[in-house]
Amino acid sequence: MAFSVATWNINSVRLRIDLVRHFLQEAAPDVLCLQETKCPDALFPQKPFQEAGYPFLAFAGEKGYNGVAIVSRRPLAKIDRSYFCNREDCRHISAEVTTRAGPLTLHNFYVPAGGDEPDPEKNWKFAHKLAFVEEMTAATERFARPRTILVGDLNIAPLETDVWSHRQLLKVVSHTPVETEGLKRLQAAGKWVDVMRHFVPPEEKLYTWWSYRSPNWEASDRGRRLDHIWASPDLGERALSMQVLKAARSWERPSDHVPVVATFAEE
DNA sequence: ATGACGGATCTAATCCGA
Repeated sequence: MAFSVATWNINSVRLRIDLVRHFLQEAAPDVLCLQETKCPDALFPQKPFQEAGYPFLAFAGEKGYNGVAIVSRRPLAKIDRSYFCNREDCRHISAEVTTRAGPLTLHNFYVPAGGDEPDPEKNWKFAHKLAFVEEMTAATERFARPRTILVGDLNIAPLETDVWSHRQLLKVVSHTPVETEGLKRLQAAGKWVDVMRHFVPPEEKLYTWWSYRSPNWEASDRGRRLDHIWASPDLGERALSMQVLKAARSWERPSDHVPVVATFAEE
């Protein structure tokens, strides 16, 4: 038996609830982690998930911005949230999922985008993003434990092949050296296995996001890998497969991010 | 040629994403 987890920046869970249902039916992951739900908790669409066979829900949202959720067909326990940079802005939620091999901890993150100007002196959003990743690194002991999976929209494309043009994006927020180095420090601090790159060699391009502004996103293919699935070393060894659902970018009124799914051996 | 878009909100124009 295998355990599968998906991550997807949905860019409004209410607007795209039908796309989410379609995805759940098609990919049937055990757990789906959503970011940018843009939905206050009182308005979270619980019923559609229950009807789709995913009755176990954990969500933390706010009006208009941010928001994370864990949607599961297996029971969730120890639902928890963490705050970073002294803000209660719904960028993290975690839960324990029961598997045949015992409980497994899931962390779902939405790292700040960082604004336009990659200068923390001039742009507080960029400073916030760098501080957020630093705080995640400092909190290693809290997050990096055995039987743990960390997923989410980390809003940083760490490798040269995680963007359509390394050279042209060096000064573009999401791929600047100060960001990619920060993310690599975070990964090293937690000994996290980059599950996507476990299956796709670093020489190969790999994206999860294509801008809405490109009129022909597929032909121009100017993507970035902003979404990630990381696993603790013990689980990294048990990774069985990984899939980027690029087709979802062509669905009707799509998110600009596509789902990523990984499966792990359960025993 | 990183915007030619798209979502949410105090429905009109503004903020935000990355």
